[in-house]
Amino acid sequence: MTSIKDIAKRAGVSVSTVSRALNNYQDVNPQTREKIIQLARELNYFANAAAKSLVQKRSYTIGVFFGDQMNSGFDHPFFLEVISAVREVAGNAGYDLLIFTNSNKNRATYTTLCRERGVDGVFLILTGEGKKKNEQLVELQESGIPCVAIDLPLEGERCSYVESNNYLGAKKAVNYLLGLGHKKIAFIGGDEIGKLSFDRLYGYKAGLSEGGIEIDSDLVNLGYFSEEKTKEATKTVLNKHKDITAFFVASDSMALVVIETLIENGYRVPEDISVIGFDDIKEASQHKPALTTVRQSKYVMGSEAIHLLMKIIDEATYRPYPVVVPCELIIRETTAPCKK
Amino acid sequence: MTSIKDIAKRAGVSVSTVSRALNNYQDVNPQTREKIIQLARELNYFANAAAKSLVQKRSYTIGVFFGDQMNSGFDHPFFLEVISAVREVAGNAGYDLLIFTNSNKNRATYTTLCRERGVDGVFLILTGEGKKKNEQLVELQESGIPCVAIDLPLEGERCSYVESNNYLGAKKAVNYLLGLGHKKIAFIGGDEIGKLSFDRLYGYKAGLSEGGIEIDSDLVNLGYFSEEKTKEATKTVLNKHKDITAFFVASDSMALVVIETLIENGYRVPEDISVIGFDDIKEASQHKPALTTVRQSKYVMGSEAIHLLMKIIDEATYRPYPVVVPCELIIRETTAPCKK
DNA sequence: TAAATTTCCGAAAACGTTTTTGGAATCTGT
DNA sequence: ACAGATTCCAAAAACGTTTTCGGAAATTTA
Repeated sequence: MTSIKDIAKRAGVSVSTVSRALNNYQDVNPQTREKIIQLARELNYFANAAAKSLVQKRSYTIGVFFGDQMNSGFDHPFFLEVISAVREVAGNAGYDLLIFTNSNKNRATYTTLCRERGVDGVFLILTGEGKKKNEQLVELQESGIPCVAIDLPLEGERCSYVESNNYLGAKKAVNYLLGLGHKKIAFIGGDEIGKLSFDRLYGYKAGLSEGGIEIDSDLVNLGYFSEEKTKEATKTVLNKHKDITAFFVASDSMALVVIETLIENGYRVPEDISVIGFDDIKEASQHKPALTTVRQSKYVMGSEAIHLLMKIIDEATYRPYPVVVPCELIIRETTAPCKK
Repeated sequence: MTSIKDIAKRAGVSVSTVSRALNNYQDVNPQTREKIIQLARELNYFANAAAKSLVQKRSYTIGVFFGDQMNSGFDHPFFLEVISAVREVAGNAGYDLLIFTNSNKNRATYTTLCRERGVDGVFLILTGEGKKKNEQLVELQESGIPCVAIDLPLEGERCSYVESNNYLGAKKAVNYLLGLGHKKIAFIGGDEIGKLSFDRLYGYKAGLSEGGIEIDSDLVNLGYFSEEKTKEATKTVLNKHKDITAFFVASDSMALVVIETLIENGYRVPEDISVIGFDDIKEASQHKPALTTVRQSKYVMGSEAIHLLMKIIDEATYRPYPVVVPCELIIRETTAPCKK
């Protein structure tokens, strides 16, 4: 490994001059600089990031936590697309991404892990269980480490989050169903702990209310983003309400299960019952019939999140606020006018 | 940030003693050690990774390159599952993952990027264009940096790769088709540059030969893993050979396109024509009808790859060899006995 | 031409660790 | 009680940078 010393020796100057030359300081003779740059190229020199970060206290690295604390894997519903955006824009700004593996050997917290690695900021994209606000999250929030989360209401001096407009998205779905003439609309929600689940439920209720429909709490059931629970919830609704004509489901993956269950029970989609999902995952458009759904702009979310994070990193005085990304209703084949 | 110095001061010992105490050296008095550990806990101390890696020349970080050089994104067909395995086993061994963003600002190569960040090893999972062996790959291969790739035949002192047994997998598919009585079996391949594509083609040919069927090069077409090209290739076959009864396709995503095209042209799957894919991506099982395919064990591939990499890192004398993971034929609904 | 200014560069400290070396203190055996 | 062995620890160098400070040389100004 060729170091700054090697260059200094060859160029006949001091290491400090080499450093200044390579970092575009102004107080260095153009010819000297040229010689040094030339030498650096020849010797295939690249600065040692560890040494740099040691003195600068800047690593040009963004830490990423995802999945839950149990290290269960890359199972966020749209982890891929979000992280892809993050990677792209962070990359253009000169950052690399450090994926924490949560090695369970040492029981370090988010905060200590970040400090240990010296990341400039941290990006959180957690699933289910991770979303319970726990001490670790609070610690991180108060640590002063710049941090941005997806779908997880973090707020602090240097903390913020990005989410979809789940409330309005849900309302759009319900409005559309109402416009098709549906009156008995069941809701299969997520869980009781996530803000996201709450907002979608709230949007559902608001949509119905504004449409002049009374809310029947029997029509609201939770699927917990799990296949079995969703199936169960669907059956519960079906048994109690033979006259149901539409389902609004809080995630596409659950919506697909709902459709499956419906078909197993002899219903046709959308002829007998309409179904709307949420997320617009890949499978939604590939499914037969293609799923009508509320699309989350995953790329936009990722991009907004990382821009936000970089702003927090760069501007010491910036006081961040949450970013709410609009949703779009994507009409496909699982919705039809109500016949009853 | 509390450093080793703070602890030393408080404990009334030297920094070297603190370091030795914390790193389980034997020549330190049990009581001293206890006091130091206690203090470290109280002060919430964690070692600065940069400083550590500077002196140790070990970062406990594994670099990850994925996508092509154009920074096109996380588009490897099963990036997620492989990287999930990598993360899990690397995490248990104490490594974090550094995702290189290929910031195109500086035109650094794989090798310099790795040296700069001081990663202990590097993991490559590239798509299409990245697979052309280029100078960067050669440089990396010869750099002495431990490195393991997926589906990319890297070989060197400290380099290796993991792949599926594409040859045998393809043969299994053809054998199965032959067993169902099919004699006219078309092949939609990938491209001309990947070893993977070559092996699958070779397996197809071997399968036919062993079954006593003459190979008709008209039946072999490439889809280049693209929707349009695949559609085109399918139509070409269909036009020339009205009597075709089965397609073996080199990837699931292409197989799905083939099926779509078949249906558009009035064929039924599997009643008129059987189709077998390759990969077993998520959509394969969810498709109606569910796709018969050759499954690649993605988790196993990732796990084997990272184990291999860690072995190369740890054992200076270890001369690595490629790991070939078996494929499994998953019989679903797109294959049926030949009626002709 | 002397003084003032500017241009350019080197020395050295600092970042937070690990690791080598040597030595003081204690312990062991005789 | 003395030599030798053992136990424990401190000092210091090293890793590869950046950055501050000051100063010599060159240039400008008066």
